[in-house]
Amino acid sequence: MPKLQPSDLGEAQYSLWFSPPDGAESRRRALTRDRVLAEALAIIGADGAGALSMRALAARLGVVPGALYRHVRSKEQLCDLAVDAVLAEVDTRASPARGWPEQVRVLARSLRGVLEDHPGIAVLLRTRDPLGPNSLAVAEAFLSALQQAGLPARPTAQAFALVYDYTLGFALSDPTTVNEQRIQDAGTRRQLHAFFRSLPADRFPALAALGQHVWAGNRDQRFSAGLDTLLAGLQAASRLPVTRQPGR
Amino acid sequence: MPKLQPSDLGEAQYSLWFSPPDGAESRRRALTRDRVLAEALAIIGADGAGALSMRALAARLGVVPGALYRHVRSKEQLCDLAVDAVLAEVDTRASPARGWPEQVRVLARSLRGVLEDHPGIAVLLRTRDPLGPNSLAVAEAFLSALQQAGLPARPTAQAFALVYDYTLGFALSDPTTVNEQRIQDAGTRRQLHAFFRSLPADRFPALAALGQHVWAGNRDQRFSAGLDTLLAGLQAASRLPVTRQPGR
DNA sequence: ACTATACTGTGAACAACGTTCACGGTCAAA
DNA sequence: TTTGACCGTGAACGTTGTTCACAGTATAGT
Repeated sequence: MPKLQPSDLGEAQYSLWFSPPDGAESRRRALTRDRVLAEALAIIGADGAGALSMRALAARLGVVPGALYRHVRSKEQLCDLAVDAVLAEVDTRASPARGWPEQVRVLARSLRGVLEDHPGIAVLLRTRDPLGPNSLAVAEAFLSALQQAGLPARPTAQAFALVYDYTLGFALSDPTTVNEQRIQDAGTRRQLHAFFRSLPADRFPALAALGQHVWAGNRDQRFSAGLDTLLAGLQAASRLPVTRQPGR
Repeated sequence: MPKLQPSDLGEAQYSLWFSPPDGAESRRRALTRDRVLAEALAIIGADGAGALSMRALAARLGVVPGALYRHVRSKEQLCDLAVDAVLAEVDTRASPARGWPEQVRVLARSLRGVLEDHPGIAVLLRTRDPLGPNSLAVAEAFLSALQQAGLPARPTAQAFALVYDYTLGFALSDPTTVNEQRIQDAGTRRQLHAFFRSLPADRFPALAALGQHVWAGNRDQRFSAGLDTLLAGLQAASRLPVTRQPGR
């Protein structure tokens, strides 16, 4: 019989407090794919995708790194699962009352909100190809809204890519993306303004005048404004249903 | 006196063959920041930004990894330098004859071409903030073209962000971005089509119908089409110079 | 009720990564 | 000729993702 160590006692008592009842879940497998995924999302949400390492994840789960590979094939797959889990939060219910531009607007806003609630996810979305079920649901929602514009198949698909890429790109340029530096508080903000004011006005006249407006401003309003001009372009195209080759 | 080893002899003779003439350049410092940068760009161009490691770079330069740090402060700085070096290839000369939409078109096309000529650079541009001289020159060119639309300062800056983000996002979704998988040859292409055809038409009707158009098609034409609708939206905005708050 | 089997976490190891640092050797100036 | 600044070497540290034989437990089969 092995000696009972203090840590064993503490562990046994602690785990006895809440876990044992259901029995079927916790007698052995303390680890589940869901628990691994949830903890990975917690890390990404707290410190960005760059802070997600298998070892840190295993430590937070009180487990040795190699154990994770019983539930996840690789870190790549973990990231794919995390992306799809986050995309499940996007509200893809159609709002059939309003017209298609408003539907697209609502969808894009929801997508952006979800992506910025989980910093570091957008960069994964750009890196990997989105083929999970929830990712497909988002694509389906956008496409079915855009279909109502009455455009041919290919322009409709391209319009989706346009809106989707815009939203992703915008979320990706979020200054709070702790991922790789770039966190931009009020201090670095003022520093940036000073930088733009300091550059030679004869070589960079437009930048000196407009630079502070490029990276500044209310992000909500910036997103909506960009989305509106994008939708304006799409609406203009939808009014000329005959697609002439844009000429090269 | 140290023993002369065969490798020493070979080295001496070999380097005597071509390098000595100018003298001032090669007597000792075989390594230069420029040589490091050039080799880094070669690696990125050949195998993507993910394949750029200090050790591989050092090996290609016939040097020990630590030697690189005499010419570059860190890998981060190396990436910044690489990005700026690539952006120097963008043709930022203004073409004053045509109107501003055409100028923006030309600029965006040049930027996309350069980015896709150097796979793996776009992802670095998204990760780091572009403050190098050549990056600033690109921004300046876009802004000075967009200024001719006659919009107020903030919408002009937002229009720049829109066009810039679109171009970056498009280049970023290049299938040949060997960076992290995703290389998409004819085989995986057919596989993708089969995947879209295989998914249940009752749950994903729009995706089943349009999926193959989303990731397919002539990239040049796709880019131009998206850019055109984007510019159409901007032109529409430029015709209503009074900016009413877009409502929230 | 006992055995066999499948499953799962452990511990150690491997290869590769970015980065640092004392040590010499080489060049240019004094 | 001596001094001093520069620069590549070699080795090391700490980190990363991943693999694998091993041992323990829970479940299924008899």
